[in-house]
Parts: sequence; structure tokens; C-alpha cells
Amino acid sequence: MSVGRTPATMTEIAAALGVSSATVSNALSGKGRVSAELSAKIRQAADELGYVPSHAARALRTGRTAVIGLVLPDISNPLFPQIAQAIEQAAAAAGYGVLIADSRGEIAQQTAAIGRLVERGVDGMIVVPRRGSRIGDVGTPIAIIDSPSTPGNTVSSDHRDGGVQMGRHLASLGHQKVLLIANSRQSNVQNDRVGGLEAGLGSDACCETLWVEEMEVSQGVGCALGLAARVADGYTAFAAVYDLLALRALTELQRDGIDVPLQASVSGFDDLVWSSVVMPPITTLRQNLAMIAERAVEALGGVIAERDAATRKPASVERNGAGVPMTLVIRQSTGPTMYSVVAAAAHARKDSR
Amino acid sequence: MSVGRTPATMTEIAAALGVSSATVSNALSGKGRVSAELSAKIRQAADELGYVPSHAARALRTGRTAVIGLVLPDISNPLFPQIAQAIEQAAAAAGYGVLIADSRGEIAQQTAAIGRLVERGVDGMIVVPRRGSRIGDVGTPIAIIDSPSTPGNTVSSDHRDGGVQMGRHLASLGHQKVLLIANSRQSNVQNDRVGGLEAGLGSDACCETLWVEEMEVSQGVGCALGLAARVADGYTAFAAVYDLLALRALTELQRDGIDVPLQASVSGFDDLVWSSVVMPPITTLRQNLAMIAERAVEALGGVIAERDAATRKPASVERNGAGVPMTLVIRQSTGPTMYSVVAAAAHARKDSR
DNA sequence: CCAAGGTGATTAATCGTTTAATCAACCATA
DNA sequence: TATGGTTGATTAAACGATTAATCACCTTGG
Repeated sequence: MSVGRTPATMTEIAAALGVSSATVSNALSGKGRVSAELSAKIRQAADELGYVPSHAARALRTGRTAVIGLVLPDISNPLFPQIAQAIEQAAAAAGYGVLIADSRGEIAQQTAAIGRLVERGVDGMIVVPRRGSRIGDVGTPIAIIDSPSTPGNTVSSDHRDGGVQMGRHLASLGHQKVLLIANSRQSNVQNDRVGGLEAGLGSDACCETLWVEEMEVSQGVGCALGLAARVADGYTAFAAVYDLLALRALTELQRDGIDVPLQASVSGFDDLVWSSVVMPPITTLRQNLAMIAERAVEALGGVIAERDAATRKPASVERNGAGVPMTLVIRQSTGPTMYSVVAAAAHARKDSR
Repeated sequence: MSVGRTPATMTEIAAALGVSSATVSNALSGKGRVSAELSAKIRQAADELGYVPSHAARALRTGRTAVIGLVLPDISNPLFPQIAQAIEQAAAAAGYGVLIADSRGEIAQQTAAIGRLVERGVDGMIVVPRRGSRIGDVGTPIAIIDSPSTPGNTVSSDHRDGGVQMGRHLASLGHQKVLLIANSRQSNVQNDRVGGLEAGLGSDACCETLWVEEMEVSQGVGCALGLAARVADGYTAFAAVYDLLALRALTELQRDGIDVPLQASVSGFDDLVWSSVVMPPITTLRQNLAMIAERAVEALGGVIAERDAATRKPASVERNGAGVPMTLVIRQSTGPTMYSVVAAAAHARKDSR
């Protein structure tokens, strides 16, 4: 291949064609006034010489780096890869590179990470904030991916509606007594989902929410959730607020000899990798991360454009749009309660004979 | 805060102190000859004025961007977040920013992603290659994270030794008939782990390897692995080559009413998020990703330094070091076989009376 | 007293692109 | 034939840091 060559510069192209470098710049950017024929010749020469624009020079001159930062919270979040992938793809399509910064859980680290990105001169950044934290103005355009209830330039899934969908799904299967499993009351996302679930299940359903984080302070991290007892207590479904909790519930139930979904249904959120490979595969809600990423990048691009139009205000425009819909993925971890199954079976028996 | 200010430049510092900008540069970089007192004054002024070096200008002048690229394979790999985090941390410590590039599984995408990074002028890149792919010379320093059996400038865990550790652990629990569960024969990492497991279990153990990928071509993706039948067949342990497979095995066994670890043990690799929260928590091997990342960044830094010392060869130095050790994390998914438990219980009963 | 050497600072060029300002033709209109 | 407007290209000045070359000054030794 022709790799390894010293990449040609505009000046070289200009010299090769006997024109000025300004003309080359104009031709390639399509900005100034260049005759069509010369423009074509320049483009061709650029191709032949293997011209690669110098991002550094361009950044120096224009003050824009064409790089955005991606700040992520506790990276242990298994949804992270998908978000990162989606953002990277959307950013690449919009001509941006993506610089990552991990905030390692700590809120101070989040600020530090943002600072590092700013120093590196990113044009803007997309932040998935640590739950319960607020991002201050850093003089750089920011877009936030969190929950629609977060103020600011936010884009996110419609977590509440997702909850509603799942709630309706469970209700339609006949579940009346449902345990909602969440982790932290601090999380906007989790609260939205819980709210949605309650709404979707309807007012005649009996549901309680188990906040795992609180349970763990007394019983230790990774403690059993005591779900078998709940089943004995009449609960027929466990709706977790994200798949990791769903998995925890599923395995605990199975270990205690409870059949899923025959004796109890289990559902989650986010459709993480394992959700489809465990046995039974988990019913969950998938986020449209590609769309979220696109919107985030687009929103960010908008703010960036505005900002260098009016180089006055850092202008963190509030363009909080509608939430991106989530799609329900029904698998085998949810089903009718055993009683309805039995009833239906009896019904079928009667019918068939 | 003092954010939002126009960041001061070297020229401004120089003007404020009535010295030349070259002196400021020398003082701050500690390179040229500057008197100690002037140097101190300059440093102080830099602080007060809130000097932030322009990466763009520096990059333009020196040709080095202080950014490295991180190329990842199928991003769905749940280990990815941890790798990314570790790399980011190590890179930040070494003064590098990390630009991500996702190769979305496709091998062509991998090449494209690498190309994009090169165009952006990264100083080097760290590649976690798609399994079975080889990276060509792109005229940019590269470090690879894969398996010690990969040629090139590679750093990785000692997967084989990890397998040996797990094999010994299982053997010590009395397991003689073990099913190894892997996905693809193409993967160096998986092959290393399988080899290690076989070695660790010893020659008198009976073990077979189940290649899930091959099974799925005939039975469909996500098919049952038929482990219950294996248990009936005398298998007492299932050693998966990564945690996702272990999870799949665990849930399948539990669904079929087999008690883990009483009737069968299950083990994995990588200690992914869920491994500790499922019930029972999974025995696994943890990679020392922090160390791997450090070494990768360090190795890359070395190659970069060499390259701009001798601006001749692209010099992808072969500095294939020893594998980084993995650590065995014993949890509740592995235990003695039921028979030995029964035997031990009988033994105990006899002893106590 | 002069040459040699060291020290601390400055000068000026350079990296590659962008862009405002300028200029030379050329055509059309008064 | 001047005047004015277009068109197509050039000039030259940035952007901010680095660095080789130079310079002025001071010390030291012969």
C-alpha cells in the first residue's frame, strides 16, 4: 500500500500545480471562488499525492478540533460498550473523533475528567452523568444522556414509557402482585422506570419496590434478595429496573427451585448481552441507543455551531426533546402465572374432549 | 470559577513579564537555559494567568498529538469497559488522551477504524484484534492486547496459566469428568485457556471441549447446550472459557433442576460484573487489566520514542513479554462433587460419634 | 589584556491551514 | 471611454508552541 509515505500538504499540491495554497484550500473546502476546472484538477492532484489534511494545523487555525469527549460514570455499567459504540459511530458520521474519559465512579473524578477533556480542546462533550450529580458550566458545549427528567441539554430514552410497556405486559399476563426491584433512589433513570412500571401495572395491581442498595447496607453486598419467600407470599412477577438485577433475581429464584416463568416471571431493562443467552432468556426493554447517540451528537453539533456563531455566551442551550422510545423484547422469562396456566390447561382439556 | 476565560497563551505570559516567548517555553518545559528565578516567576505568572497549553499548536510544531487510539473488536464483549477504563487510566497517567475506534466486528471495519485513527494523527494505537485477524503495518506504532501466542508487540494475560490454575482447582475438588465450554476455535485466547485447563486437570481427568459456535450452526444461536444430559452422563464440572458461557451453563443447569455446585460445578473466566451477583456467584479468573494496560501503554510509549529518535523505520519492535498472571477467584459455583460430599459427611458422622 | 568558554536570554523560522484583503482581468453600461 | 461590478486567483497575516541559531555579557586563564 501507499502507507508510510509522508502525507502531502496543501503547499505541496499548490507547488505541483503552480497555484497558491490558498486556492488549494478554497478548492478542497469549496468555500472561496475557484473555477470548476481548476478545482477538479486540484482535487485530482490531492488524490494522487495522497493528501491528508493536518488536523493539528486546522485546529490551530480554526480553534476547532473536531473531537468530542465522552464522559462515562462507573464504567462497570455493562451498558457502556453499547453507548460508546453508538456514540462513536454517530460521531464518526458527523466527522468527530471521540476522546474517552472515565470518571471512575467518584464525582470528583467526573469533574477532573471533564477538565482533562477541556484542556485537550474538545469541541464539546457528551456526558452520561454519575447518578445524582449535576454538571456545572465548563465553558464547553455539553450534551447529557440520562433521563428526560434531568434538566439541561438532555437526550435519553423514555424510561417511564418503557416502564409502562413492561407493566402492561405483565398485567396482560395476569400478574397482580409484582415486586419491583431497583437499586438506588438517587437515579433518575431508575425512578422513571419504577414510576412507569407502577403506572403500567395499573392501580388494581399490588406492587412494592425493593431498593437493593438499602437492603445491602444491612445485609451486605451481594446478599440474597429473599425472593423465594416473596413467591410464597403470593408474588408472581419480579420486574427489575435493569438486567443485572433481573439476572440476580432469576438465578436466585432458580437456585431456590422456583421455575421461571411457570411460578414467577422475571423482567429487566436494557437488553444486555447475557439477557438473551441465559436460560430462560430474559424479557426486557431495549433502548434505541443508535438514535440516542445520533441525537446527542446532533444536539451537541448544534450547540457548537451556535457557540461559534455568537462567540459570546457559552450557551448551553436547553433543547430537551422528547424521550426516545424503548422497545419491548418479549422472551421466555415472563409468562402467565401458573394458576392461569393450570386454568387454561383445564379449559383446553375440557374443550378438546 | 475562573472557567470561561480565554485561556492565556505563552506570548501573553511573555508580554506580561517583558520576556520573550521562547524563554517562557523553555522555562515551562525545562529544556533550554533559563535562570532559576526567572523560571519561577514565569511559572507563577502562568498559574495566575491560567495558562493552558494549546495542544493544537504543540501538535503542529512537534508532529506529536499526545493521543493514542484504542481499537476494539466486537464491542459487545462485556470485558470491553474494563479494558477501556484501564487503558484510559494508564494513558492519562502517561499524558496521553485516548481516542476510541470501534471495529464493529467486521474485519474491514477494523482496518477502516485504524485508518481513521491514523488520519487523525494519533501517536500510536492499542489494538484488541478481532479474533483470528492480523494487523498490518500502518506506519504508526501499535501495541496489541490479545494472547501471548500472538506475534508482534503484544501484551496480555497468561491465559494458559489461568487455565492451569482453574484446572488444578477443579481437580483438587475431585472432578474427574469435566466439560470444557468454549466458543470459537479461531480465538487464540480461548485456545490458550482450553489448553491450560486440560493441562491443569491432569492427564487422568477425562475432558471434552464443547465448541458452542459449531453447535449453534446446526442448532441455532442461543440453543440449549444439553448440559443436563452431560450430568446424567457423569460430568461433574463445566469449565467455561469466559463468564458469559459460564452464565449460560449455570442458568441452563439450574433451569433443569440441577443444583450448582452440589451436583455440578461451573467456572468461568474474566470476572465480569454479573459473576459475583448471580446465585451462586461464579468461580472465575480475574485478569489484571490495570497491569496489562500499563504495560501496553508503556510498550507503545517505547515504540513511539524509538520511532521519533530514528525517524527511519516504522519499527514495530517485537517486545513480546511474559504474560500477566491471572488470579483465581473462588466463589460458590464450584465445590466438591456430591459423592465426595456424601462421603465426607459419612466420614464426619462416623468420626463424631 | 585578549581569547576562550559559559550563561541567560532573544530572534526568527517553522509546522499546515484558513481567511481577510488585495489585485488583475474582463464584461457591461452610461 | 471612463466607471462599476464580477470573477478567479494571489498575498500575507494569523493561530501558538518549539527550537536552532545568535547575541550580549560575564568569568577565567594564559
